Amino acid sequence: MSGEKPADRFVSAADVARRAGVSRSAVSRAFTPGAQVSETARSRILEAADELGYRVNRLARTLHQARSDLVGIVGGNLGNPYISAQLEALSAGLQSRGLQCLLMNSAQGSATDLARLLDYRVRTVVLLSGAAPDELIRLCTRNGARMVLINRPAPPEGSRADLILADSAEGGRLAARRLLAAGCRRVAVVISGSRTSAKLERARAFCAEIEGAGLPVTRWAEGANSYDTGCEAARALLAEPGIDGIFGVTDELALGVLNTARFELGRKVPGELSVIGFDDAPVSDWASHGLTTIRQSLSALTRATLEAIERPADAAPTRVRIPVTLIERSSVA
Amino acid sequence: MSGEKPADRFVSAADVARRAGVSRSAVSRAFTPGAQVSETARSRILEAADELGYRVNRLARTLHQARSDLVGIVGGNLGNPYISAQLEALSAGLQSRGLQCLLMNSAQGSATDLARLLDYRVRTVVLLSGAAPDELIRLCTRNGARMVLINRPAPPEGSRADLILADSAEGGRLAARRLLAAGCRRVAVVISGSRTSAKLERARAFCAEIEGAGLPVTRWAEGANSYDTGCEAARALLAEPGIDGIFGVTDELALGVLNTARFELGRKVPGELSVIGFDDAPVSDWASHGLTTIRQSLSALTRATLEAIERPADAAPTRVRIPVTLIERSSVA
DNA sequence: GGCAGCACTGCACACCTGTGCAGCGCCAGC
DNA sequence: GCTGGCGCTGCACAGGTGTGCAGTGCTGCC
Repeated sequence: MSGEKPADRFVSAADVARRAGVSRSAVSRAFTPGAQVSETARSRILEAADELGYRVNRLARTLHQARSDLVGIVGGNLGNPYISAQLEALSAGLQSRGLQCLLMNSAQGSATDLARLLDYRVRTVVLLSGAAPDELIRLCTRNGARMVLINRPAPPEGSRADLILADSAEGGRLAARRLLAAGCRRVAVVISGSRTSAKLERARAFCAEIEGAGLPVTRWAEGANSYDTGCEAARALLAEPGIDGIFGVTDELALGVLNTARFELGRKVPGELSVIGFDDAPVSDWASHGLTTIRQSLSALTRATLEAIERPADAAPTRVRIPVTLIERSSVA
Repeated sequence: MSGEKPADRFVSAADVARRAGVSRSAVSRAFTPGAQVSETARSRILEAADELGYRVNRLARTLHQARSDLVGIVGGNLGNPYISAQLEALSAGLQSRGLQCLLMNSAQGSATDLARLLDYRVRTVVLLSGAAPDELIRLCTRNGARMVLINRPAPPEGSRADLILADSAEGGRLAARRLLAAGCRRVAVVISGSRTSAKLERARAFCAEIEGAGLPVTRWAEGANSYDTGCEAARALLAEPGIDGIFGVTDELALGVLNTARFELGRKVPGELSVIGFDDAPVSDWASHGLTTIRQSLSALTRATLEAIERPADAAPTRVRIPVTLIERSSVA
């Protein structure tokens, strides 16, 4: 025993069958719940399997089955505090349902890069962020894979994509009203150059509400969707005095603004400047930030995503709205 | 054209062959670089494949090949700012090398849960955090899968595990010397209840250095490895005056300590209290924190991990040491 | 024209698993 | 003792791909 030389290939059911003195079918049945095997055979097989370190080959099993256990997850910047919290919750949920999570970083990924997920016969593609290229949607439809689109625009008719949408417009309005209530008169919105539809919608509703009150809005729409972009935006927007309220369409952007204003430019927040974000990432609640923000409930969003993933392959596409709420902290007067 | 009804199964090479009027082998060859197909056949096949939305089934291909394209990544708490930065860098690197990333959340995962990675014939298992159960090591060895262990203890002899180790002991010493240099006399270390070997090593070296200088050290070793645990530790340790220096073995812990001390308990940091961390997560450099910390270079660590993954299946295991450096910011006097 | 050589093609098998179906032995009942 | 039934087993095929090998047709050269 324990002549544990590293093997050069995976143990297969045939190896186990040889050792247990049964046919390969018997091994397969021993690992299939509800299949017909005698108790003596089963226990002998399980023992042999354990000794050899055998594990059923899910790839081969998938060949034979209608649907795989793999779920493709596409995320733009996994370093973003909200995205990483989402990924943490989602991966844990998938796992407890016996599903496995195939991760794709779409940061530098082209459309053809994303399509590689289909090479692994994922049952569902979940888009956490980044664009949803038409080509990917077409491929999924052609191959019978479902999609779950989080905070993205509706795909063309006829594709099996479940939509999960936080109420971006309402969030933008809530942010605007809060800044107005704080007495802000010169207001800006920081969008970044990565113009996802959800972010544009937040900004659009925000601007409409502010302009409806007869006030102007300055737009800042350059750079990646990152903390550093928030810092740059703050430097540019606050270069000359005037701006007294800033809405970051993402907590990450808003935190960059907040910190740069407070520590680099010496502005009193919320005394001289009010800052509000969108997401409610865990880090926004840290005492060092106290960022007032629009929450899109992570648990509601995760629950809706998991429900969509569990839906039957041919179920009609659904659309779930996640409500948003204003979370008061200490970055707005 | 565009009768884009959702399919109920994936397109296979046989479908493409039928449409292009060739044998299935020809389709396979058209997608295999260096295989022998006439130019006319190849272009006809590629056209048919494009129309149908065909993608090579990597699962079936893997059946036939010695090694798969899948790399299993095990992460404890993906919400941790350093871990998520690691995952971001690692997934991008894997992707650009044509490898795919199978994610496993080990938060609530038992050993048997982790073993499920092997069901997908991963070529390598990477442990970012969390324990490396003996059972998992044995299974990998038995099945010829390599492992990459980051900041974990050496596995038993005879397994193909590459080790990547930041210099924990040196880091602990650097932290201790820095606190001594700041004039701290009553010092504590916050470890959390999740006692990974690397964290213990950091704490051990820290304590040895402090005690070597003739000073006592208070240890706090409860709770999960999280921001909240850092907060709790600060409340407990600073309940009565005295402690003037705290080492968090993780930036996440140290940030919890730092924020609670500053904002909840009203201590001046670094005036009355010095705080130092370990990792150098991006968030530690934010102006809101300015956490002095021990850096384990993320890029060096990622590079070493990717090199280990690219190694041939039967290469001898290696051991890489990542140097650590003290990063001065503004949380230590 | 005949033959060698070459580029290409398809057959058949391998990879590993799940499962319908037929066959085997055994037991109970008449 | 014979037969029907039952529980178990193994065979053989399917699922989708890569590839060795033999066979095809064509070209070039004598």
